[in-house]
Amino acid sequence: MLKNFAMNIDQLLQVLENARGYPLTAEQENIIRHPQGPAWVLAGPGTGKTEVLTVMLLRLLFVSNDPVQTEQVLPESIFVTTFTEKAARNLADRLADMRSIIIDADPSFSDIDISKLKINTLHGLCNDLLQEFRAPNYQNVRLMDEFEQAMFIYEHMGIVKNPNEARDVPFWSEYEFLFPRHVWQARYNNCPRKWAMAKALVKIFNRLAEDRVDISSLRSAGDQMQRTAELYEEYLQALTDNYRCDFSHLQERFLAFLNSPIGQSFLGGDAFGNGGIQWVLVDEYQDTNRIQEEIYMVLGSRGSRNLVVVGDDDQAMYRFRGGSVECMVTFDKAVEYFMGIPATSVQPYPLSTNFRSHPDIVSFCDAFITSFPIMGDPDARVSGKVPLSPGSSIHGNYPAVAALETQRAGDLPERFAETVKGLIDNGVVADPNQCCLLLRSTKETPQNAGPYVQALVDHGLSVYNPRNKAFLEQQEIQGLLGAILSIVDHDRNHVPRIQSGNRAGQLTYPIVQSLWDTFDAFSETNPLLGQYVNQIITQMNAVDPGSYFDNSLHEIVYILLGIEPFRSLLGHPSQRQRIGRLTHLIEAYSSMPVPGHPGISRGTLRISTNNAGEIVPGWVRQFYHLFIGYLNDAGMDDVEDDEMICPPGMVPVMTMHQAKGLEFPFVFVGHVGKSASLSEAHHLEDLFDPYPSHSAIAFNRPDSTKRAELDLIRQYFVAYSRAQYALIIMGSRQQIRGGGIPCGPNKQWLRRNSMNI
DNA sequence: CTGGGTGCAGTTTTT
DNA sequence: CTGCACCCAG
Repeated sequence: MLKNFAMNIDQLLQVLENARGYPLTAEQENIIRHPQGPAWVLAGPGTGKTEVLTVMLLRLLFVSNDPVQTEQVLPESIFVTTFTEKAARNLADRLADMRSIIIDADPSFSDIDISKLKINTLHGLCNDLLQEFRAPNYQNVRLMDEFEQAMFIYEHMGIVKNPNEARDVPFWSEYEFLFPRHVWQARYNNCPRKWAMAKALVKIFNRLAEDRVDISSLRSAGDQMQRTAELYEEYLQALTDNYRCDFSHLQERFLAFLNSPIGQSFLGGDAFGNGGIQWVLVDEYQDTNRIQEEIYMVLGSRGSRNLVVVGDDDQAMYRFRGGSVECMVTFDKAVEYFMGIPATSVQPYPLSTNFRSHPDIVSFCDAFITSFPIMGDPDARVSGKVPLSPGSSIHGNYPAVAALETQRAGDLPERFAETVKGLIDNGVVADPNQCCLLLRSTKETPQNAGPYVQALVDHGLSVYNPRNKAFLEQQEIQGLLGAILSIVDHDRNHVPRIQSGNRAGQLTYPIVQSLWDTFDAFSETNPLLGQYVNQIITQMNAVDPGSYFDNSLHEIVYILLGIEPFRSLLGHPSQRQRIGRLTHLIEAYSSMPVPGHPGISRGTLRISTNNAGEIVPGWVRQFYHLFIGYLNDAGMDDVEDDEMICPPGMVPVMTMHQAKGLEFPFVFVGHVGKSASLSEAHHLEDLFDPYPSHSAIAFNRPDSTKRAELDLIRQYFVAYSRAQYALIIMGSRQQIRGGGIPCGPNKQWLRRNSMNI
């Protein structure tokens, strides 16, 4: 490849500075000039982490003839992962923008094809590469989402299908923390009910893979750990036999691929005419887990071991889905173990200048995170971390950190809504979308976001709350499900009803009533829909008892989608997206293989021998309990507009998880009365930590009580650090003064560190 | 204004 | 089991 013009790092930085009007900071530039080998970037909130990653990519792609980098790196040799698909798109977009700045400066760079970069979530790249290289353990394999995985376990694990009190109660008791109290019932042989068992096994199996638990030492441990190992192997076998894989084991298969001969040649780049993998960049490394850590270590072990991890151990908030902040904290030790480079030579690169927030907010956040004594415990936080320093142009002598205190917690929503209304009416904020409310949950129930949303509405404000779990409330979803129910159970003979107690006879899943009602309303305005449903029922009546119906469940759904009103609804983007999600779920349910019946899947409909024209009752009951039951308690969120953070004119209500990576001029944080409690993840870590695959780098984690506290501190640190101009922490008198974790390490801490409003 | 005792009500986050 | 309102003593 001939180049008219070679760009060194100085020139690259100059081009970018000219176009954007400001230079990188010294600590950002240090990272860009990282020569080679592992880099451990500790990026505080609002310190330009994505910016640095983007410029780093530009350097790799465009720079040559520089002491730090002699030649350009091929785009296909760079492996970049982010935590979400949205973040990956975001990074790719920024890269494209900056690339055009460079090409404006010198058009000869336009032949560098950045579309060849391997940039996606780790799951996405694992799936793509296993397919591209036709990995033997991933041929014709169906990748299951969480719903399919739970259903697969329900259908294929003997322990779920045939519960046995004597044998299974001791097993489930070991995992008691995975079940809500009410699922333990005498009428299920004192075992949890089936759906709960399947969901528990999902969590156990995923954790075994993601934590790299050593299965043979688990087996040797005897008792229920031995049983766990046996069940796990039964599950792995069922996956193989049925050509299926789940998200956690996708990573395991990818790791096995990397260690295989084809994988090694993919990494080394000699066999396929590409340059192999030369650089690995990982964003949000604090939310990575053990198997991902190992994948990155193997990926980065070729050549100069160019593995750049970027993250903030203080912002880890995904332990519940397997994230181990300890991977970020002990990166240096993992590098030493996997790559043979001394831990002491892995230099941390701090990113500590915060460009987001008012200086008072920056110092508040820094004080908050550092003043808890347990932050100094081993594996809690990277030691010697540089404090955050203010670097934004936001200034002014006003209460940037304020506590909004009421006598009773119930009065907070009203005070909150008044305050927001005041800010808007007085022109302090230009648009309602500059005031963000952050809560632990945005479900619109009385305990959660409900009263806050109501108070805003009462003050004439509209609310943007995309994750309010309202998927099942949507008309098109209810109508389609209602139509399906009207076909598979047209006489409503098999609807599950509560058996005993004062609610005997009522629907087990009350949502079913609205599904019927919506379907009735649909078929009233669209007579063809009712006619079609009746036509199917007539066809079923014509089938010989005991025979199969011509159309499977998902075929029936596809036909329904061709009829009004569904046909027209598919023309609207958000309706289309929702219906797409439902048809995907139906398709997953329908295509689930049935053990012992090769060629038959869940969606195959058979006509009952006893009741002519009806589908076999067992199937219908299973459909209610497995499918409707799942939708009912999965709490499905409505679809979200991907690009839009919050539309103008509306007040955003978000979870702290949703707000990660975002910023808002005014941030209100509620639900500060929560105290730390052990989650499923903490318990599972306690159970499986004694059986590490790599004992030399076993974590020295704080005990689970402390981990729960640390996790809560980090969650609120994320929330507080979203604020640009003002942070308002809302709580009752007792919450603000009482010294629960969200309000600081001790009583009165928040009052001393904020202004009261 | 602070802190502690008592008695009632009610269970989240997600590639 | 635990958060929260309320009450009362200092």
